[in-house]
Amino acid sequence: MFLSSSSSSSTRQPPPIHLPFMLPTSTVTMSSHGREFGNRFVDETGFLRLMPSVEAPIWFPSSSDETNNNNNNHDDEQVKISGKRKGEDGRVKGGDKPKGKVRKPRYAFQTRSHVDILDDGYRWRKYGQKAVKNNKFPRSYYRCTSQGCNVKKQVQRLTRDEGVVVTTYEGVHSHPIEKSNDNFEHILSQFQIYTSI
DNA sequence: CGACTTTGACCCGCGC
DNA sequence: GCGCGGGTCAAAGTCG
Repeated sequence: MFLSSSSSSSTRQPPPIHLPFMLPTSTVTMSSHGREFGNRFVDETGFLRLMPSVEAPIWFPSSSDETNNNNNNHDDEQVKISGKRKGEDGRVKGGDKPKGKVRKPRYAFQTRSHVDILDDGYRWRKYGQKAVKNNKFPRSYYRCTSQGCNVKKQVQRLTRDEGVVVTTYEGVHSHPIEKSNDNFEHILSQFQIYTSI
């Protein structure tokens, strides 16, 4: 395994990047829904920008998905349970593609960094890692450890540019940030203004 | 001992 | 219908 793969923001392994401090020296790009947001780019000076598309294969809800979402609450617990298969002992396992196509929007951050994990102030637990086609680096899957919070994120390094890490967030935290690092939350909250959820 | 990571198995959706 | 790729589960292992 090439990546001594990543970590949650809490323990072990190489120290995570504290995003606000990383920004000045790193190029961070954000995207959502593949839309443009006017001149909301804060780029050339090296900080943050929203971008109309992403380099990594990232899923965003289609317009039809969004339509479907209108009649559903976004508590996907129920969605996950239904349509779930069970193993021999009755345990639920594997996969998480609800039949109703109810999915949360994702927000992708592209970061130039040697470290995979951006410390956004929340605590994450890794629940999976997969090899990705056409990418020599695996993709890691994380879930927010806060009770009742279903936010997930994926972290993947690009093959084409090993210095670039793509972090994809799915969902919105239902709790306050857990570390004294509110810059990133501020960024996110601003970001939501420009995206439909 | 609790929190977390690793990893193979499993399932689903989709394209062919 | 089949195979592939993506996403998740959970047992086992690791660490502080």
